[in-house]
Amino acid sequence: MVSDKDTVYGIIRETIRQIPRGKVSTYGEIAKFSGFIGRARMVGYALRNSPTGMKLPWHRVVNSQGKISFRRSRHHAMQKTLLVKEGVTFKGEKINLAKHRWRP
DNA sequence: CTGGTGACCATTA
DNA sequence: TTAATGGCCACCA
Repeated sequence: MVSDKDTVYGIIRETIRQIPRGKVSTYGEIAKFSGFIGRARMVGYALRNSPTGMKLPWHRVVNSQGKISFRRSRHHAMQKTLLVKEGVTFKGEKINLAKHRWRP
């Protein structure tokens, strides 16, 4: 069955799916582009609930500071690796958002 | 219902 | 630069 919330998460995932290779976006921006201003946390929640089979470019979503939102974990290391492999440049722990920020 | 938690954010100190 | 704070809201005990 399909509820309104499923739709909300679906829209968020659709937006994330549009992020091209080598580009990144932030939780707040994704929420905004999806029509949910101020609901950045919902983006994180939607991703957390998305199984790997969803094949979303989850690694292209970082926080507003250009940093990875995971604390020490495999995900943190993997995300950075995947991004670097796509050509995203890091300045220490931060991504150069001015250069890689994506907009729809 | 209440309170705690969280892949967040902007502001303030 | 890091921390604390208040705001946001779905989910869970």
